[in-house]
Order: sequence, then C-alpha cells, then structure tokens
Amino acid sequence: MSENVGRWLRDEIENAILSYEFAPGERLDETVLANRFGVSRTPVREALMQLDAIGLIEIRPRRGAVVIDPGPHRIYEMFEVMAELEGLAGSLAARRLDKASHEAIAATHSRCEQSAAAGDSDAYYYDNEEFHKAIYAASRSDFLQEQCAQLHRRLRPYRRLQLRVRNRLSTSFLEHCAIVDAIFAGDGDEARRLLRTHVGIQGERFSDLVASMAAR
Amino acid sequence: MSENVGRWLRDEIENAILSYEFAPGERLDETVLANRFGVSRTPVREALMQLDAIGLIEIRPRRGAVVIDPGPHRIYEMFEVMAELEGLAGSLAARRLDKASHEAIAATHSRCEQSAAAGDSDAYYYDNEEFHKAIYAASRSDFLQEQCAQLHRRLRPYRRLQLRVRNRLSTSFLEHCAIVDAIFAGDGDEARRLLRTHVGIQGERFSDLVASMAAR
DNA sequence: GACGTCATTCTTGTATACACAAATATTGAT
DNA sequence: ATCAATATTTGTGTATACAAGAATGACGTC
Repeated sequence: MSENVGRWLRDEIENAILSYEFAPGERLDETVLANRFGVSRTPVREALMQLDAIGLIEIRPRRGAVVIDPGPHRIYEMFEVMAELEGLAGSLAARRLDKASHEAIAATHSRCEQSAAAGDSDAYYYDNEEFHKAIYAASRSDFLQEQCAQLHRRLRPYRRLQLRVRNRLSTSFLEHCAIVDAIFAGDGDEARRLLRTHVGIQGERFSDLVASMAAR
Repeated sequence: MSENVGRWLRDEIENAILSYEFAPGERLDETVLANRFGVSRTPVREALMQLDAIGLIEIRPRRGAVVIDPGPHRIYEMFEVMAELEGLAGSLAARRLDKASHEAIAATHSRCEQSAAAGDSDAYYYDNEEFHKAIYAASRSDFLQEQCAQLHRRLRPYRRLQLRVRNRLSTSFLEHCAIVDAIFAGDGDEARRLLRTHVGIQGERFSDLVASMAAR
C-alpha cells in the first residue's frame, strides 16, 4: 500500500482508467471513490490532482473530474511522438551499447521469439513490453527512459488491440529482428529508422482499426 | 487567481522553482508556503502533489518535499529529447504548412531578426520562444505541441544562460533562417535535421558551460 | 405549452483539527 | 566526556467540517 494512500490511489485509479474500468468521459465522483477505496476524500483529491497534472483526467473548477477521452486522432499523435522517442532511444542504444544492455536485449528478444512462435499473443504482449524497455534502458539516458516508459504506459491499452490483427504478431517479430541487428551492429541511424517505423505502424494500424470500426 | 487556489499555487511555485527562487535541493515546508501565500495547507499540498507528478519536486513519504536538482547530465539528456521532439515538429510543420502557420512563423522570425540585429539578447530570448512555439503549432499535432511546450518551459532557465555566450545570438539567428527556408520549402527531413542540431547544440553548449564553471 | 427564473440540493473547494512518524535535543549513565 | 535512550518538537498524513458554486427541478409568467 506504498506507505502513502494518495500515491497508492493515484496508481489504482490510473490503472482503472488505463484498463477502461473508468471509461473515457466518465465522471469521477470524489465521494464515491473515497467510499470505494475506504478512505476519506482528501487522499482521493490528491490522487485526482496528480492524474490531472499527468493528463489522464481533467478537473474543471467546481465541476468535478472526468476521464479524458483522447480520441483516435490524438492517440495517433501520441504514437507519432512515441515513434520519435523510441527512434532516439534505439540510436543511442546502438552507439552506447554495453555488455549488460546487450544481454538484456538479446534475452527479451528471444523470449519474444518463443511467444511469437507459439502464437501466444498475450505472452508476446508482455515480452514485447520488456523488449522495448530493454532498449530504453540501453539508451543510457534516464530522462529519455522515463519519458518513453510514461508514454508507453499510456498507449498500453491501444497497443494491445493491435496484436489481435492478423499476422501482426509475426511481422512485429520480424521487425524486432532487424532492430536488434542494427543495434548490435552499432548502426544508430538504421536503428532509429527501423524503430520509428515499427512504432509508427502501430499508430497507423490503430487509425485503420478505428476507421474500420466506425465504418460498421 | 485562476478560480482555483491549488492550481494557482502550482503555477506560482512552479515559476518560483524555474526561476531559481526555490533552489534545487531546497526543502519546501508546507506551513511556510501556506503562510507565504496566505492560504491553508490543503491547497499547498495539492499543488505539491501535482509538481511531484510533473517531476519538478520530489515528495518523500513523511519527509517532505524537496526541489529536484536535475544536474548537468540530466539537463543534457533533456535537451537531447527536446531536440528530437522539435525535429519532429519541424518535419511535420514543413509537410503540413498552411497559410496561418506560414504567417506566424514569418512574423516571429522577423521579430527575431530585429532583436538579433539590435543585439538585444533579452528581447531575442522572448522572440525566440515565440518562434519555436510557432513551429510547434505549425506541426498541427496537439499532443506534440503540448509535450514541446512543457519541456521548453522546464529548459527555460538553462536556455537563457546560453544567449550570453559570445556570438551565440547571431549564429542562432542564422540557424533560424535555414530552418525557416526548409520549412517553407516543404523539406521535412531537412527541417528535422536542422532543428535537431539547432536545439542539440544548446545542450552541448550547456554542458560546456558547466564544465568550464566546474574547472574554476 | 414553453421558456425563464428562483430555490434546493449536491458536489467541490478550502480550512482546521487531530494523529502519527521522524528528527532533534536533552538527560542520564557508563 | 561520550554515547545512548527517551522525551519533545516539528512537520507530514488523513479526516472532518464548513462554505461556496453549479446543476437540476419546480413554479410562475408570457
């Protein structure tokens, strides 16, 4: 319970939002939340203020908090930025690669290979996360790593949707292979380019998905 | 006073931190802040929670809030990320440029020209900010624009230091000219490249500065 | 019958009070 | 005199109370 109710609540509510338990646009009533978690309104408010600062909810003065609905277009924009940041991480990783990072990337990459071969998209989802995190870490830039991790978390629910798309799992893994090759070869520019498209594709796929859903 | 004491305090304290009024490492006493701003502890706490979520301060459980000291290395990392994001903004701006953005960029650019010609580094500092903001806006990506603006704000104090460096003002303006040309020519890759180095240089200059100060 | 205004109610915003943990000072013993 | 243990103080963490603004519904008027 993290020693601090406010922070615990922030994570709890954040997860609830990211897992769509609290739907976009939904109003978050402080009293209801306080009762639900068995605390008073004060720490609930603190959690909400933080989520507002992060950008997950919006608190309109005297009118309460609502979960922000990013909307397809904005999600696409977020993927666009994510692609850029991951590209930077990859290029730094290629240039600065040390033994520990090399091993971490290789290990997570081979786990991806196994789940891809097994066609287990749930397992691949988690292994894929670890793979990308390994690249962030290999960039040796703490700030970049934090920014990537934060955005990655926010895009989590949308990423998940895409792995269900036909063949995405195997093509994703093939892209990983090329990325790993570039990083291990120390080719920063190539790693950047590959990662940018690898992540960018997810944004495009997402908007395709939304478009096809809207068509029905 | 923004209708909301908590938010007002957040901005107030944020400015105080970014202008070094509250020095890095300094402890922020809730009661002292409450007295200083003539409010109770509650909104002060809310403001601090938000600043913690943003990453400007750190609240350690039961031990209060301290202003985070980024340290030269982390500031360099921040410039590195900023360079990447501005590069993306520039490339999008070049591709998506419309009339309004074209005019906004041209207008801020010419203001920069005037202050650069006058050698007025204070004026240039502000005009430069507007120039960069115009590019963010021209990217037509709301999310990117927000991310850029936020990072820009956090790097503000460090940027300012550099304009005092000899000749930086005029070389900065020359770089602007090339950037504007690339954007107006619709050359996204070139705009990206130029902006990346334009901003990246600031990070390098900053670490040079720190190194030279540490040498003494 | 519809629109506007007023009152009631509900929710948020702020203050204050109390509880508890940590840091510090003081006192006693070795 | 120094170190340790305890007490005091200081400051954070949570709850509750109170005030003020917004939403909603009812009543009156056009």
